[in-house]
Amino acid sequence: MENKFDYQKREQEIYKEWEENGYFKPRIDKSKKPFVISMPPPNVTAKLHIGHALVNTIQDVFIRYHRLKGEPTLWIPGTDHASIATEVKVIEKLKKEGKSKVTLGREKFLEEAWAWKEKYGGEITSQLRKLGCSCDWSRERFTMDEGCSNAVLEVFERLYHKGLIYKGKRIVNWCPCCKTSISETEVEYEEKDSFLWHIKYPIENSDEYLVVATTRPETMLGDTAVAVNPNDERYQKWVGKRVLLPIVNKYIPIIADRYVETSFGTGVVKMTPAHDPNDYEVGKRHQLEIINILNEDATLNENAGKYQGMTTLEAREKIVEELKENGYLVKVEPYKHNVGSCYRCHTTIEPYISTQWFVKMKDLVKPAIKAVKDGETKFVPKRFEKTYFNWMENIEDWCISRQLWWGHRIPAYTCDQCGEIVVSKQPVTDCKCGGKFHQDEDTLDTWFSSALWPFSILGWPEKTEDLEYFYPNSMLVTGYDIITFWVSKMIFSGIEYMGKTPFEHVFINGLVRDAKGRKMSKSLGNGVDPLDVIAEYGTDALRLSLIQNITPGNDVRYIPEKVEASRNFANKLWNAAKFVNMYLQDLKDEQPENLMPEDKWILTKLSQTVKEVTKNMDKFEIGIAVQLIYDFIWNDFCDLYIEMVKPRLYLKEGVSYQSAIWTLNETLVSSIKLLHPYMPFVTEEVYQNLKTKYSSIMLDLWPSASYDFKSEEKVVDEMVNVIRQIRNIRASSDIPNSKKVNVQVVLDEKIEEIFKNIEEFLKKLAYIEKIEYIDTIEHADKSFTAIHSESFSIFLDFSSAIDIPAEIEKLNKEKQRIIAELKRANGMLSNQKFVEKAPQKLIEAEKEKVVKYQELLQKVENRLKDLESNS
RNA sequence: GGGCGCUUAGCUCAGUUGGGAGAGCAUCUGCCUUACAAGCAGGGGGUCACAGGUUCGAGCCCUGUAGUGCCCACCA
Repeated sequence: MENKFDYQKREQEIYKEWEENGYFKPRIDKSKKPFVISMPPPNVTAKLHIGHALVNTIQDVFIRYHRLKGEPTLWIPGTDHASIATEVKVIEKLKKEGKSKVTLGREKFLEEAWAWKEKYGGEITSQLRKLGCSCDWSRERFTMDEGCSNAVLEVFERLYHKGLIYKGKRIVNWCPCCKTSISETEVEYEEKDSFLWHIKYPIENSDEYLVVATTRPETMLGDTAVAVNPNDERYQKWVGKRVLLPIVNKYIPIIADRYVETSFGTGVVKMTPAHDPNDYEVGKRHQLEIINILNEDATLNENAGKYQGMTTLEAREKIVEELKENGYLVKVEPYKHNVGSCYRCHTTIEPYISTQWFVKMKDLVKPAIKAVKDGETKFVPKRFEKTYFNWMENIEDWCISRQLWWGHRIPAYTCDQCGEIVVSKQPVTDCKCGGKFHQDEDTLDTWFSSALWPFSILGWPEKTEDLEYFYPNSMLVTGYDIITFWVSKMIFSGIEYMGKTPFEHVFINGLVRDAKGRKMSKSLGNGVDPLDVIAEYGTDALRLSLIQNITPGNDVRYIPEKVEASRNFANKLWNAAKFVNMYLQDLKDEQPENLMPEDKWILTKLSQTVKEVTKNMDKFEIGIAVQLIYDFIWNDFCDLYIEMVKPRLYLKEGVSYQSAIWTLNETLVSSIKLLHPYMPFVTEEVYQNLKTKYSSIMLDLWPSASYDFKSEEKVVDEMVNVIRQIRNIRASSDIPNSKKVNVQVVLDEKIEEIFKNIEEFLKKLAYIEKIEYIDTIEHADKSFTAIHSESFSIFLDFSSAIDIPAEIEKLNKEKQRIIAELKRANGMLSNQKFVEKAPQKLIEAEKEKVVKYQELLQKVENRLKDLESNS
């Protein structure tokens, strides 16, 4: 057997085996509650990045854990069409080929987009397989497949007929590059250096003028008023009069509105209802004219007169120049302000008035807020509920139409003669009036379909068996960055259409950052391809490194050394298994009757680990859970237990030998089952190489925690501690392990049997030649080095090798430590308030410590006396 | 402007109802001991950001300060 797990070869073979045997499909049992996760569908825009590796590893860990616990477990995979993101990518690709969206036409463009989806969707599913994700591929879905599309149309129709979808004119965030409106959540704000231009607006029939300050002077072409605060004494007299709009040379009214802040700028604001959301609202209140000055690509339109055709920036320059020449420019001051840009293409967004479709949110959101308040859906960690409430309680209507082709086309049809609008799942063509219906050109926001994901992928609106059994989902795993985008929408949708919130728990994971803590991004070039990591270290190593020591909701840093350490752990396990395997041909089916103390010790530790891991998994503390397993396997099992039983294994026969290999097998099998959710491949390979009843670890069950041998556990723990002290003395006194020593032992009769049964490993691990039992410590050889433990004392014959002055120094240190401990404990006990208020258990513990340390102090002092008299 | 985090060993991070500070990596020392040098044994290294407070007792709870990160809002 090799010294290393051949992950490059075996991981993919094992995965194939699992998939072909149908192990990822739920074993449906109507009497049991299923465990269900709907995978957040990755966008088909590109390959998966390391963040996807984290999210999907976490899901797979929970899925495998619950599957091992015998629950019917389902994880449904899928991908998202990601309308705007994909459309942008396809346009880029076409551009490289010298083609364009417009010349291609809608139909041909969609063919290109579907081809893109096939390519990247396929890459993504292949990557998920490489990550070891045990999702049910027979149920794989896509947000634009037939079923999901049907669900989308159904929802649109229902909401429309309920009066919750309406068409309206609104200022929307317009991306001139993608040529579509984008929702508020898709705008990224960034502080940029700019200027505040102060411009004179002369008052009609007067020599006076008002000064307005603006960051976008070009929008003055669309000004239809200037506004002041009604309480602003400086300007009250002018309200109702008109000012001359420079350049445009027309008169516009001076109005009063509360929106204007007296203290900012000059207290006078130009009103551009077509290009500023606030101005639009003011405009509605005062019935102002709305003049749109922009084309879809953010160049100026015919309303801009001589500036027509320029970009906003070009026009800005020219207009400022013209204002200056004509004496309208009062001053220009540098100014920092936030500029919104499209989160996909980072083009500066322009507020733009247009007709869009909206969903009324207020009523939909109410029960969704309640569901989280009532704990029907719980966020892990809880603090993210605040993000959710904050968003939901201040919700605005949702702009759902996008001027894109890639997506679900809005099922609304308008008659070209009478203008009647019909919303219908089924296409309509002929109007009663004799006219023809035309379908709305727009598609729906990509989140409109993903909002339905937890139930549309189970077959909704059909009443399928899957929907009946697997809804609601048990949990959702996702990043905190899309709580508002997505999680909130799924919750209100689930309640609206299914009558139940879609998941019991929302597990929020952090983002994966680079080693310096920066977000991974294309522009920084610090992204990590999970496939590269897998090729170098293996999937198991990547998975473990991503979740070891993480805590829900906190960011993770990707550090290559961590992956290396994880790979080393996989190797450690592999070699431990290899070692155990050398003896398993002699393993008998029945549990041997006589287990040795160290066997009982490791089995007890194992059971404690099982309990703790289970507890933490159920609390979603996967970082702690996996750390417990890691420590148990490496420290308790490999470094201690295996070393303890080696002498028995070398016997090759007998009761002691049998119980050793039985315990080794039992512990190893349980360990790999515990570890399997985190490192599925190496554990499966190890499992299949053992003498086990089943063909795959995936058909096995989570270990029970039935061992509890308290006495043995305590004595062996003490022994481990003493061995450590002996090794320490050897190391610091330069006594090689090859120089074996004789020892004398004094022990409580209560533990005599246990102690005598662990002689062998004590001898091996502490390099002891001969053990002599004596009755009291007074009879121990005075020249021997003493080590005292709670239930026994050991005296080692280092006489010829030990450096007596050094030994004295050390003992003095030890004495000081004990005195300090006694002082601390006595201090606590003499504190009356402590004795009154502290828990009884703690007080008893402190009292016991005092007794114990007094005994130890006695022993150390005696030893010091002996040494001093000898030197 | 509003909200939410974070600050613990040289580095990356754990620390679960408040009860003697932990891991991995790095570092130092000694080991090719027949599972594993991707390893074994041992060591060093921390005023738990700072200042107050509550408590018998605070890394943990409260208040404030500083640094740092994110989210929301956007006053032209």
